[in-house]
Amino acid sequence: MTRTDETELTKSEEGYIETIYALIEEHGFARVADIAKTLDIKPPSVTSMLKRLDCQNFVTYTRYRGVTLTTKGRSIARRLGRRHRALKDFLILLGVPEDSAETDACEMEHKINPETIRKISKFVEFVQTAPNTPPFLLHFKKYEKTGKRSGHCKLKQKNAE
Amino acid sequence: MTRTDETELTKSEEGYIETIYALIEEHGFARVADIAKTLDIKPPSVTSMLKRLDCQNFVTYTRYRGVTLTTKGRSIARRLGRRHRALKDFLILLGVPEDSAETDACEMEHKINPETIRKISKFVEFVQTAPNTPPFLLHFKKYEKTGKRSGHCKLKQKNAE
DNA sequence: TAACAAAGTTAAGTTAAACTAACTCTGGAG
DNA sequence: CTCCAGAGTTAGTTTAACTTAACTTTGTTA
Repeated sequence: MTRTDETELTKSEEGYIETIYALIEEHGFARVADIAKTLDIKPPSVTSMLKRLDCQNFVTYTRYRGVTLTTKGRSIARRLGRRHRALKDFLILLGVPEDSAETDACEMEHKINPETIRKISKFVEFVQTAPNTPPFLLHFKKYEKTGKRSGHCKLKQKNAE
Repeated sequence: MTRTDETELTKSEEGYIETIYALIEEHGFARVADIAKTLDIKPPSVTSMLKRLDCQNFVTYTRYRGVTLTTKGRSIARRLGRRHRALKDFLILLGVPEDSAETDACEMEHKINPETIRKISKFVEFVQTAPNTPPFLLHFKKYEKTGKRSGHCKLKQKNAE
């Protein structure tokens, strides 16, 4: 149960690992040009990062031939993927449009306390496993649009300011 | 109504502006040493950033004499402050402890879509202006601890998997 | 099978953001 | 007034992450 895995990744390294994982999932391989396009950078940046990730044993990289993830790299990628999905789902839950949710999750997912991520995940799970759309979400959406709060369940509203 | 203000700030510049604002609020002035201590960096880094922020007209900086925020700088600082508070309050709402909420908000607040921030703010407001602690929050906390969902308001729970 | 286009790489340079070591101001005590 | 401790600054490096320009490989096709 010992975490051998006290790995300190930069934001940028995390982005590469996630991208490589996603491309392999989708196409079976990750080409330099595709990584570059996905991350909106130029190919030489990819090459130099691949060398770094290889040195750190996150990927196996051979010049001109390609990249694969190591076991270590794959396990990190999966963890990052869960993190990303938690944040994205959460934002969607609040009504953030899918494409904003995607890019915002990318920005948020780096360096955030794992326990915080866990709480957000849990909240998403709480909502998603509910038998129906929870009333408070509907109430929130109404509040956002109209500014009006729908009283419900006969709560006494006397403590309101 | 024209936004003259298409200002592109780096994450780091934002941090300095926020810190300077907070220190001035608290002490009436912002010393290099205090900025350095707050951001956990060394004084020479502060000096060079102050020059940059002065060039961009966010602060007025005179060697050996001190820094003040310009009108532009102050308005940005206040916007950043609101952003920070929204995120922090939101995390606290989910049950993240105050000090984690503080540091995580710092990480999250940079580069996130303003509309996303606005939605999060609105959600916090929605909860905070409620006449009582909203039931779903209590339910969520229970769910987090026990894994059990408290049925309420006589919802039919038949659609559950 | 030769050659060529596209994919990938190397080399050299840029920018942001930090650092250390060595310097200069500034204001207060004697 | 002088001088000196501590606050602030300059100069010179470092590292991460990117760039452009020029080169090398590879596989495909005529």
